[in-house]
This record gives sequence, structure tokens and C-alpha cells, in this order.
Amino acid sequence: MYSEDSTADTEAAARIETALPLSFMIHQLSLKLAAQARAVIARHGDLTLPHWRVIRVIGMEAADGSTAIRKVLDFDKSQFSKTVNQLQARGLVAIADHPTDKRQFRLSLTPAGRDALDQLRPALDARQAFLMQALTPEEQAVIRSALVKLGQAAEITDFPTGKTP
Amino acid sequence: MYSEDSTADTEAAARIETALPLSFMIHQLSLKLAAQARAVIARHGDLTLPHWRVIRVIGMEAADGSTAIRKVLDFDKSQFSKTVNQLQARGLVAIADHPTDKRQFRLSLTPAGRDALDQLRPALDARQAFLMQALTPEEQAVIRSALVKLGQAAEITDFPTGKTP
DNA sequence: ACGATAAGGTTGACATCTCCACCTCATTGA
DNA sequence: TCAATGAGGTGGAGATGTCAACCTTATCGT
Repeated sequence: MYSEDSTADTEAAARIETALPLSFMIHQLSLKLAAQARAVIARHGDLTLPHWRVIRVIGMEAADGSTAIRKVLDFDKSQFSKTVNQLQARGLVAIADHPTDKRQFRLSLTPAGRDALDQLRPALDARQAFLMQALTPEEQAVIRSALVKLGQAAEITDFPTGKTP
Repeated sequence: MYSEDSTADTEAAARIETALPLSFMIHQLSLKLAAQARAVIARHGDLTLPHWRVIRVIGMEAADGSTAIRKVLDFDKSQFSKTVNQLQARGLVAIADHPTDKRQFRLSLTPAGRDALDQLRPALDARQAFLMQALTPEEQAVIRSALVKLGQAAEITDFPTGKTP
């Protein structure tokens, strides 16, 4: 049996990777993490990735307004609407009227939804710990603030450049 | 005029965000960076984001085998196939036989492809510089290695956990 | 040599994400 | 009070990403 990859191409890829822009690296990391999360979820339950994300945040019980939850996840409002309605149809999430804003809802987990969360959370928390463990203490200390700063910088579309029309 | 967001929900979102798993943060950052890149590309050309990524790497001229380029980008081979064929149809990329492997191709930019690259690269390089500038020197020093390590950790699907069946 | 195994590419089905138009409700300011 | 503006949610179209089946070609072990 030969190696997992054809070595020459993989080496060439590794060489180039060190010169790639940060945005490429983050995109690729995001794809890998999504694939890993799907693999874990598939082993311990049958949720899709966006379903899991929504349930995870509702389960934190730090907010219940639909808008607050949607903004935490940075979901597109269209996709969020569809995902939440699918979760309601599957009986995992309950939708109630919002006390002060008639446009939005209050979201909460049904008992079945909490079961799904409890079933998946240990594995995904272990994964989270595993990811952090892969970093040095110094990297662990700065990674979150770095990602937050990049997120803020990513929201600016007219940054300093000599060519913006 | 009132503020950009309804403040209460946004504040709640910000409060929760600090407790989100790393994988959520990276996913959201990736979405924001993609949106920013699309905005910049739309101002300076008419490529799609995957088209741009492929052209950017071919233009580095560090490799020309289709497999090497595909692995650098970590594209799914299906998506890569479709994207490259679209680029060829638009006359931006040339496809030639690979010298030693009849399964793959050699990829290169046509003059039109190089024009597209030259037209977009200044703006996107400026963006890259802007992103790095948002980080402290310490963060700049460790961010790449941290992302690489996370990428490696993300490729492992059976990490230590007490519940894997 | 030669069969077994696996990589590379293509295709089609499907999931996820983005964008736009539309409607309702909330907030602002005159 | 009320018109203007903007936020929240829905639905649909299209882009992007994922996955599985298939064929061809390359590599491995015998």
C-alpha cells in the first residue's frame, strides 16, 4: 500500500501554503473544522451542522430572543428562519411570542431538543478541548482576541488602499 | 435616525460571544472574510470568490499540476473540477496535459487571466495588510502557526474522548 | 507481468449559504 | 399623530460546498 497522498504534489502544496494569505488559511481551516464537526455529529446524533449550532446557542440560555440568537451565530436571516422552522418541525425547538417585540420570537429547547444537545455536547466539548490542546499556552492566550480583532477588521470594506474608486 | 442595530439584542449577542467555542468563532470569521472579499472583488472585477482563489494560486507559479493546486486550496475535487472548467470557458485559464501523469493537467493563466489577477491583486493585498495590521505584533507572530496547528488538529476525527463507540 | 488498491477527474444529487423582493412591526423625527 | 425609515421574518433564485458513484490511470505487492 502506498502513502495517503502522492507525495510530490503534497510537498509542493505544503511549500506554497506558507505563502498563502491569512484569509485563505482561515477559509480552509473553517472547512476542515466543519468537516470534523459533521463527522462527530454523525457519530453521536443526526443533526446537521447548522441545526447543531442553533441548538447549542439556545441551550446556553443566555438569551432567548430570535434576533439575539441569530446575531450571535451571525446567520443570514433567511437561513436562520429556515433552520429554526426545520427545528420546530422536528420537535426540537419551541417558538413563542416575544414579550415586547411582535416581529421576533422567543426560542427555547423542547425536552427532545435538550436530549439532542445533551447527547452531542460531551463529544463536541471534548473536541473543543482537543483543539485548544493543540496550541501552545501562548497561542491559547491570544487566539481568541486575535480572531475577534480579525472579525472586526473583516467588517470594514473600505480599508486604506490607493485604488478604491 | 437610530442606531445600526437594535442595541439590546446586539449587546446580548456580544455578551454570549465571549463564551462561544473556537470552532464557532472561526466559522463566523470565515463568513465575514468571505463577504469582505466578495465586496472587494465586486468593486475591482467580476470574478467569483472560488474563481479568484484558483487564479490567485495559479498566478503564484509555484506549481502547475492540478493536484498540487487543488491541495493547496483544499478544494473538494468535484468543486475544483467545475471551477477550473468554468475558468477555461471564460478564457482565463489554460489546461494542458501533465508531463508525467495522464490523470492530471497542467494549469496556467492566459493573458486574460493574468490581467484579471493584476487587476484584483493590489486591492486584495491591501486588504491582507489591513487584516494583519489589526493584530498586535505578538498576535501577528503566532497567528499563522496557530492556524496551522488547528488545521492539523481538525483533520483528526477520533480524538481522545470517553464516548466514541 | 499482473491483480489489487488507490488517486485524479467528471457527473449528478443534495445541503448550505447568499442575495433580493416583499410584508409586517418598531422607532424616529417632524 | 403620522409619514419615513429601518429592523425582523419569509420565500425564491442562484452561488457555493459536500458527497457518492463511476471511469481512467498510477502505484504497490506478489
